[in-house]
Amino acid sequence: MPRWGRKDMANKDLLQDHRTRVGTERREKTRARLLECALLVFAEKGPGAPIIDDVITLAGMARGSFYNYFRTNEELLDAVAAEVTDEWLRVIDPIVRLDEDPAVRVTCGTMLLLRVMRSYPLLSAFLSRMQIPSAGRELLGMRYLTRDVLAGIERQRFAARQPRAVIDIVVGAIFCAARSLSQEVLPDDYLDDLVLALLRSLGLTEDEAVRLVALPFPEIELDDQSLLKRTLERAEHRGAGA
Amino acid sequence: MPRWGRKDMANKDLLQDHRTRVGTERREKTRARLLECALLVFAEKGPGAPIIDDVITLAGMARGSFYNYFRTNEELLDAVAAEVTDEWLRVIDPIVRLDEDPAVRVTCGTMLLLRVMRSYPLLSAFLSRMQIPSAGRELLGMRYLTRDVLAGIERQRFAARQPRAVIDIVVGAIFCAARSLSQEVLPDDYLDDLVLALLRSLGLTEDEAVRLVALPFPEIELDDQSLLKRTLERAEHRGAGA
Amino acid sequence: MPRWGRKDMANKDLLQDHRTRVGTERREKTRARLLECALLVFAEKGPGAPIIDDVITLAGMARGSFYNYFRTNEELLDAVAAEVTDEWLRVIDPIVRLDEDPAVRVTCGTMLLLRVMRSYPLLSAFLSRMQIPSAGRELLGMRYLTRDVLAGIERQRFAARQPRAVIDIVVGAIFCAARSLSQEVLPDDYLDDLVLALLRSLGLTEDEAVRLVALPFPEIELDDQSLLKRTLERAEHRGAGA
Amino acid sequence: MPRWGRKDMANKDLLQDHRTRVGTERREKTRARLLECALLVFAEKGPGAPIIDDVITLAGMARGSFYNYFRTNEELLDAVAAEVTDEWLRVIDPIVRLDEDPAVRVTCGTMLLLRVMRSYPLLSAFLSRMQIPSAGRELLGMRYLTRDVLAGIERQRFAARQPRAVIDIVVGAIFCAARSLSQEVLPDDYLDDLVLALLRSLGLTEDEAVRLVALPFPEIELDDQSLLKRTLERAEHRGAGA
DNA sequence: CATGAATGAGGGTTCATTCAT
DNA sequence: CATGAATGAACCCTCATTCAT
Repeated sequence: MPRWGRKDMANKDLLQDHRTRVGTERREKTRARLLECALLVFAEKGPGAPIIDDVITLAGMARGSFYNYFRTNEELLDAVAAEVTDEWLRVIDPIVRLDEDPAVRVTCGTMLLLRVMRSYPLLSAFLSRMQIPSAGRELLGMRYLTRDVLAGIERQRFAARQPRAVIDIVVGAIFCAARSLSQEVLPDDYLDDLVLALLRSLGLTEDEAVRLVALPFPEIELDDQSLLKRTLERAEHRGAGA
Repeated sequence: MPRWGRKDMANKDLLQDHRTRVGTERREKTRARLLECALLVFAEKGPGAPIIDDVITLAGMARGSFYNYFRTNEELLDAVAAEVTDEWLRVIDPIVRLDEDPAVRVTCGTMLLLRVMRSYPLLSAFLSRMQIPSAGRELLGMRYLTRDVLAGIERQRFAARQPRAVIDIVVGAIFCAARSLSQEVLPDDYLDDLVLALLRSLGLTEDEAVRLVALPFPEIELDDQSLLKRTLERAEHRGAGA
Repeated sequence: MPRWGRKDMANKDLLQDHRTRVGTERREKTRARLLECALLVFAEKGPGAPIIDDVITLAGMARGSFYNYFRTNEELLDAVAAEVTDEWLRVIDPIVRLDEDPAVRVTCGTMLLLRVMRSYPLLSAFLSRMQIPSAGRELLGMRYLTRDVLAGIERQRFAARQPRAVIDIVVGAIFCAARSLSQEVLPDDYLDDLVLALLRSLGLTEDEAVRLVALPFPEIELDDQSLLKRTLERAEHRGAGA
Repeated sequence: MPRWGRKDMANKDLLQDHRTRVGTERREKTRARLLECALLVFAEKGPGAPIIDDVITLAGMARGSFYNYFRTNEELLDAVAAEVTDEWLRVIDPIVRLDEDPAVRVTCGTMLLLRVMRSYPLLSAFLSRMQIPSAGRELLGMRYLTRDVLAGIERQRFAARQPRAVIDIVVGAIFCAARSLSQEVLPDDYLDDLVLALLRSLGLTEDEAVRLVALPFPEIELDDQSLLKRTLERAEHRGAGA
C-alpha cells in the first residue's frame, strides 16, 4: 500500500514541519518580548545599570530563560540597538535617498529623526541613554547622516571644512535633543530651529537653510510590528495594570 | 597659681589650636588626594564602574577611611565634578567677562574650554564620561555659556531664535568634542572649525564668525595646585611606578 | 464481515507486532548511543562535572529525549557502570572459573583486568574517575575478585589473614593502576610487577608468585558490540570529525 | 620637650602595633575557622560538591566574608589539604627519620598514618574523599613514603623492582584503608595485617615483615592547636548544639 | 517517543557600606 | 580620624529537569 506509505511520510513531514514552525514562532516571540522589555527598561535606567532582573520580571519569565537568548547584559543591549537602528533605517533611508543633494539629505534625515523622537519619547530616552562613544555613531542611522555630511563637504555643497567638527556638532545636537525631548515638552518651533541652526553651522546661507527646513517631508508612520510600537503597547498595558 | 594656670591654659589653647589647624590641613590633604584619584579612575572607567576599590588603592588608604570623607560613591563624583567646575570657572569667567559682547563671550568661553580639553585629555575623558542628562549642563561652566547664549539671543546679537535649540547644539558639540579629543588626535584646525561652525549656527555671518575665532584669546595656564594638575602629576608617578 | 474483520485484525496485529519490534530496536539503539556518549564524557570529565549537555550534543539528540531513557544523571552513570561491569564479567568470569585454585583465579582476574585497562585507556580513565566508596567494590568484577581472595584466605591458600586488609590492597592497587594507566605510558613490566607484588602481599612465596604471573592467560578480545568498543569507535569518529 | 615628643611617638607606635597585632590575630582566627569548617564539610561531601554555602553557614559568617580569604572553592580545599599535610609532616617526618633503614621508615610512616586515621575518622573521611589523581600523591606525606619506597628499591632492601607498581600498591592501600576506616569499625588486627601485607608486597620476608610491624613505634599525639583537633572540637559543639 | 523552550533552584561573586578596634 | 575585617544585598550564571507540542 504505497499510497498509505506516502501519506504516512507526508503526515510525518507535515507534522515535523508544523512542529518546527511552531517552535520557531514561539522562540521568535519570546525573543521579541525580551527586546521590548529591554528597550523599556533600558530607556528608563540607562546602560551599566543591572537590567536583567527588571527585564525578566517585566517579561514575566524565568531567570534561566533569559540566557537561552542572550548571554550577557551587553549582548541584549546590542540586540536592542541593532533592532531599533535597523527598523529606522528601513524606513528612513529610502526616503532620504530620493534626493541627490546632500543638503536635502541631511535636512531630511535629521528632521525626520527628530520628529520621530518627538513623537516617541521612549525613543528619545533610549537614545539619550546611550553612551556617545560606544554605540553612538552607529545608532539610528548616524552613520548615514555622517555619510551625507561628508559628501556635502567633499562636493563643497557646505562651506564647512573640517568634517569631524561638523559631525561632532550634528551628532552632539541629536543626542542633546534626544535628552531634551525625552525630558520636557518643547516649543513647536524647537525642531525647525534646531535643524535650521545645524544647516547654518554647515555653512549654508540663511535663505537656503530656511528653504530646506520648509521642504514638505513625508510623515513617517512606524509599522505596528516594529519594536518601538510593540514596546509602547506593552508599556501602556503595564501602566494600566500597575 | 593663677599665672601658671593661665599660662597652661594659654599653652593648651595654643596647642589645641595648633592641633586643630594641623588636623584640618591633613584632612584637606587627604580629601584632595581622594579627589585626584577619583578623577583619574572615573576618567578611565566611566560611570557605573566600581571605583571605590581603585580609588583607595591608588590613594593608598584604607577602605574605611574613604567614608570619613564621602558618604557615598556618588558624593565623591559630585565633589569631583564640583571641584573641576569651580576651578574652571575661577579661571575662565573673569576672562570671559572682559568683553560685554555675547558673541565674544561665547566664542571665548567655548574656545578656551576646547583648548584646555585638547591640552588635557584627562579632562576630556572625564567630561565625556558624564551622562549628559545628569550633570551635563552644570559642568565646566556650561551654565555660563548658556547665560551668554541666551543674552545674545535676547539682544538679537544672534539670528537664532529658539534658545533651547541653540544650547543643545553648543552643549552637544562640546560633549562630542570631549569624546573626540579624549580618544583621537585631531587636526590642528579641528577646534577653530568647530567653533566657527557653532558661531554660524548661532546665526552670525561667516565674516564675523571668522573674525571672532581669530581673536587673540589669552593662553590659559592652570594653577599647579588645581585638581587637574595634581591629578596629572599623580598619574605620571603611577605610570612611572607601574 | 467477520472475515474481513478478522483479517484486518490479523494484519493489524502483525503490523502492531512489527511496529513494536522496530520500536524496541530503535529504543535500544538510542539507549546504547547514550551509554556510549556518557562513558566517553564521564571518562573525560569525571564525576561532579555537568555532563548531560555534552552527552546529548555528542549523541546528537534533543535535551528532552534524554529523559525518555534515564530519569536522572545518576541513573545514567549507574547504567554505564553496570553495563561495563556486566560485559566484563561475561567475558572474564568463565575464564577465571576454569581453575579452582583461588591463587590462580586472583592472578588471572587481576592480570586480565589490568591488561585490558592497558589496552583501553578509556576504561582506565572511567574506572579512575569513580569514587572508590560509592561504586568501587561493585565495579568490573571487584566483587568476584573479592570472592576469590576470601576463598583463598579461608582455605589457607594465602598466608594473609585479615580479609579486609588484603582486599583493600588489591582494590586500591587496581584503582591506582587505573589512574596510572590512563595518564601515562608505563614500562612493560609494570603490570607483571604489580601483580607479583599483590601475590606477595597475599602471602604467596616468591617462587609461586612468579610462576602464577607467568601462566599463559588467554588474550582477551572484546566483542565489537561491547559498549567499550562502540564507544571507542565513536570517539575516533569524533576525533576525525573535529 | 623632646621627651614628650618621643613618648608620643612611642605611644603611637605601640598603638599602631597593637592594632596591627589585633587585626592580624582576628584575621588568622577567621581563616582558621573557615579551614575547620571546610575540613568538616569536605570530609562529609567530597570534592566537587558545592561547599561554600555549607562552610559559611557552619562558620556562622556572611557570604562575602568567605571571599576575603579564598577566591574559589578549590583554593579553599587546597588550603585545607596543605594545612593537614603540613601538620602531619611536622609530626611524622622527624620520627620517620630516626631510622635510616627504608624498610623501617616505610613501616613507621605507614603504620603511624594508619593509626592516626583510625583514631580520627574525620581524617580518614577527608583523605578518602580526595580524588586520587589530583592531590593524592602530595597528600599527608605520600611523597615522603614514596621517597622511602624508592630508596628501599634502589638499595635492594626490597625485592620489588618496578617502583611505580609498588607505589601504586602502597598509595592505593592507604586510600582504600581511609575509606574503610571512615565507614566501618574494623577488627583490631586490620592495621597490622594491612601493613604486614604491604611489607610482603615489597618483597620482605615474612619474618622481617612481622618483626617490623611489631616495632614499638611511638604513640602520636596531635597538637591541640592542630587543624584536625580544632575541627573535631567544633564538630562536637555542633553535634551538641544541633 | 522526539523535541527544545521554559523553568528555577542552586550556586557563584562583587562591592558599597558598616563598625569595632 | 585611620584601619581593614565583616557584612549582605544585589547580581550573575548554570544546568538538571519538566512539559507542551
